Amino acid sequence: MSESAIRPRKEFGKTIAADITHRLREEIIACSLAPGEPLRFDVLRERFGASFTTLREALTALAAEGLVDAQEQRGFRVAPVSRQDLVEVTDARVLIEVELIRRSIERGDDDWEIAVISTLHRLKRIEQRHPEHPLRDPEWKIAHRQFHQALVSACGSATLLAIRAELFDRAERYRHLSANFRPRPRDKAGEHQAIMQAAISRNADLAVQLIEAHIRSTSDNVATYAGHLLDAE
Amino acid sequence: MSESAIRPRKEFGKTIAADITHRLREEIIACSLAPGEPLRFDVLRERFGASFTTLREALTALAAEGLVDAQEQRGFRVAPVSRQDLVEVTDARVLIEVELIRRSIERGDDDWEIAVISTLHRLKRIEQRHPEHPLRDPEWKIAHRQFHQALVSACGSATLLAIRAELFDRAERYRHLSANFRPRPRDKAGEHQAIMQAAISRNADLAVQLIEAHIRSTSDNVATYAGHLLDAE
DNA sequence: AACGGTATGATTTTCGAAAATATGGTCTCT
DNA sequence: AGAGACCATATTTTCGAAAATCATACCGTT
Repeated sequence: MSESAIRPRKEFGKTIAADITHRLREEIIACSLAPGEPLRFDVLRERFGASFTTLREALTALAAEGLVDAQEQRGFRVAPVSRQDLVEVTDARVLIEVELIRRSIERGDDDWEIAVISTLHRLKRIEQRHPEHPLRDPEWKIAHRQFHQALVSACGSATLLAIRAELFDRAERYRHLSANFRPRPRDKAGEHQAIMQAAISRNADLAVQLIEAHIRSTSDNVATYAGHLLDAE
Repeated sequence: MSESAIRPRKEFGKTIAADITHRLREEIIACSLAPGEPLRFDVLRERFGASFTTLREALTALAAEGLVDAQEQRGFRVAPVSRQDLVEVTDARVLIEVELIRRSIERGDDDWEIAVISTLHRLKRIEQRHPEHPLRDPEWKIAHRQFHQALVSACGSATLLAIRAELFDRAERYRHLSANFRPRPRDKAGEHQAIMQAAISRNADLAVQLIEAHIRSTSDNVATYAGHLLDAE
């Protein structure tokens, strides 16, 4: 399997291209490169200090992930956002995440339980220390990602995990998009706690129900608070 | 090579990189580039008549699709095959294809019905003309792909269709792997006919059941007739 | 013989120049 | 004015040389 090829996320500094891919992905997800924004080589070259071809390789990889839009002979741009795309990403996430939660609850061993519990614990600690808006805190972002990753980590399918990871990234971009307009975060801490408990007590039906609600309510929130951005494209 | 010089420059897509990506994908799926085989630039350069960086871009794209394995600093190779990977691809295909069939049956309009019927008709015509082993006939391959594509085309999610297409490609490589060892093709024609009828008559439960059986029996066939190749890795 | 270091050749990775293509403006003709 | 042709500029895409890295064989020491 080529898992490491699909997500070179953690491996810094091996090749420049992989590093640039990683940094570009982060900036696109965080919307510091705005949706639809053209990605011109002169600009990228200055910003990332790499040559044409290296940048091109990174952009090609991100295009395959759906974060970049390649317009042949007319360069690249950050993938645009839309209500339709948000709906598709949300639906696909529910379909896959629900299945993976079931499999993880079915197959998870002691190490899986420990991973779920400890990643949630870290997430809650960070939320206690920084009670302000969490999505702007990179530490919270990482912990949040790791908790959800831990939940499905025992599913046994690297293939589906890779697909899930791509969809998670695309969804996180939408969360960032709405973060600046949302008045106050809803009680995610309680939701995460409930999901953890359902998973650990092997209550698959409940866990599935909670995860689906979690994903859909996040998506609804985005549509509510960033709706004006989704139509403007 | 003289062939690449004669070949029109824009067979698929306008850029050379996109063209190479396409040709490489075809060769990997058809196993004319064997699983696990190292992809050295000297060889590829001669074979495809493109430069290092163009080839690199193509290989990076295919790595994101799971057909190529990128080993940082040590080049690329065709993604290896294994029983585990076959199981994962099969499971993921069932999960997604079943959902997409349901949605297509729910939402498909007249054009969808026409597409399903006509792609199946073409497939059957080809099978009549060439009664020998179909997987070696590129015409059959294309028609087969288009029939299955038509079945899910009305699902309404470009996101899920893209994921489905990747999984279909990965599965087709396994089918090719076993094609040389399978004594005689089973009656796929009948299966396709039944699936079409279930879909057109909007019998979602039946269509889903037939599709799942279709996918799994193909996978079982591969495991049976190409098992020795899967363990050898 | 076993081990570790190192020189050497093979291969990948990166770079900026050069070619190919798109974009935008100007001119001409109807 | 509007449409089309044409040129100049901006931008992307491709190329092969050069740098970086890996694999291997060799050598000396223990």
